[in-house]
Amino acid sequence: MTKEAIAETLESIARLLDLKGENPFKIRAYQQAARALELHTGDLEDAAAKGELGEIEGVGKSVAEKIAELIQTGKLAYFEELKSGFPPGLFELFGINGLGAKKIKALYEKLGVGSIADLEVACREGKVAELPGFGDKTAHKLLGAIAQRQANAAFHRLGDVAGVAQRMVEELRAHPAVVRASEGGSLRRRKEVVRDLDFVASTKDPAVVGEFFAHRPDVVEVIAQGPTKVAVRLEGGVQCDLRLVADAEYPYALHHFTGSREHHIALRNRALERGWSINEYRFSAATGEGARPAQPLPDIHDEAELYRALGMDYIPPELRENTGEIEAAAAHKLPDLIELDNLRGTFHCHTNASDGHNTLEEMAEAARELGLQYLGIGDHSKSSFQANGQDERRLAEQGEAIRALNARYEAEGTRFRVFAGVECDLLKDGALDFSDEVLAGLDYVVVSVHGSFSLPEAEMTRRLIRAIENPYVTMMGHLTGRLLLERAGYALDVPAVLDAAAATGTIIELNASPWRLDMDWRWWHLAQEKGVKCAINPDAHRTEGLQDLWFGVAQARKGWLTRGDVVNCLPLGKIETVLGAKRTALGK
DNA sequence: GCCGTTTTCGGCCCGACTGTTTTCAGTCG
Repeated sequence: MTKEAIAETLESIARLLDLKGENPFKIRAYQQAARALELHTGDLEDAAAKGELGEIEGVGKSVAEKIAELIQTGKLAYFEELKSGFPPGLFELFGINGLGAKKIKALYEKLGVGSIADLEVACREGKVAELPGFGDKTAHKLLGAIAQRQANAAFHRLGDVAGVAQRMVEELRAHPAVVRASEGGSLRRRKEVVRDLDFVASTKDPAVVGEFFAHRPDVVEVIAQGPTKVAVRLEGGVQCDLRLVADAEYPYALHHFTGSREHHIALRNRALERGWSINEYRFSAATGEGARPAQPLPDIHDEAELYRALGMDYIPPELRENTGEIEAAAAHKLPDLIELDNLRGTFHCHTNASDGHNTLEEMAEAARELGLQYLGIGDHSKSSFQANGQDERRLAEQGEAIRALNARYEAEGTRFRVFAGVECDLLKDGALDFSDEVLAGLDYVVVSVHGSFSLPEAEMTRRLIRAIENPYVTMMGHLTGRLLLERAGYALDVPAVLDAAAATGTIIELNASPWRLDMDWRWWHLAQEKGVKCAINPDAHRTEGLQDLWFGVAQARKGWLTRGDVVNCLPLGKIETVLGAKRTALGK
């Protein structure tokens, strides 16, 4: 049973307990345990075998026993019993905006509503509006939410919303009544997918700014509009929330609405140690039983000062997931995160020799215009016939063209180089699409899986490790093959693959395409600890695709990576050594 | 159900908005 499946089971238990009206803190305990598992990078089966599950923060004796039962038997008696009390369709009702456990419980007990389809019928027949605590407006909103859910998935890829979000921030900042403005929420933390877009602005005239926001031309629905909060829906379905505060409150509000929730809770506890309570507006002296005597309240003008007041270094938004950043900031040991302009080049780009849109020269020029010193071409290999993969002959011809282009740059005195490479298919059994002799003629090789996605985890892991052990394989492309919001990655033992990469000096790609962002940011901190190097590659299929490096850098930052962890921060003259390191070590 | 310099009991983050109420419950973030 996978870690994700176990976490999902715990989430489901939390929902069922909620429906039963259980103690909210018990519910939260299951949710926290599920989240702890999602962030856990160790081997669960191993921990279960050693009886160490309870050592995971947020997993106690009871949950540890349940996880062990799931791992050993693939089932959990407690969960099965809970489930038997409710119809299976009840779960999907949690996906409807405006419905929580209490309302779902009432709908189920009073009207027998056990699915979204039931709910729609009950709303249309007027039964929902008659329930105590419900009304006409609620019934209407639920119908709207059902339609909304059917029209749009609950999440949006970061790449699909980053542009509009940036424009909205710029417009807010340009508004005369706005003092400061920023994006917030998971968008500011650069999560790979976001549910809605959060914005925070400071102003002396919240009503005017709120009106401005609610009347943007691309707004199709005003969901809520109060004196401090406006929520709208844009064309395309994405919801945008704007919080309006006085400028003195801005650092607190920005921080609060950037989250994450878990980061916040941990930070509040630090404030309490100083006798302070923190909310989205200010620090205040903590009150209540057992509150410590408050230290003098600090004067805060920005987020950096807020962290400083709590004895910590400034924590970049990408790190605010409560995965160790609080402790690191308190110990002044936060990593110096990579920045976009640290990149000196990039790899894994396509040309019209396979399935790209632009020529070799056009891709190289686009990379030069971005200020890069080198570009690695990696067109598809012959087995990817659907992507016009190149055979040995065409690959050799492309190599000639690249040598000619490099010669021209040299003659012109242009300090720019194109590296000849390939995105070599990894065949089902772990063999490569080209012989070692062919690969030896290239500057670098990126290996990717483009077929046979459904192998069992152990077999898939062996398949990748076999490629990693090949001395000519420089880096592994989009490691899990996921397509965000479309296709989950294939089953893979990522830590085992990272171990193999570390042992052989094989680079792992951080594929910067907003559809992939693969390997996932949650694994990079572990990779860093194991000494695995990263290459941030755009997998560009046209010149504009090079811009996706921005997303890759954002994910690398989320994964705690520094410029020292990312090989394409190395300048021309040094990167060649890294590309050849595996062959050199093995005497090839 | 978890956790512990408040350690085996008693806390556990907290404010805004909506709709249904006539003082508040539910949901959301």
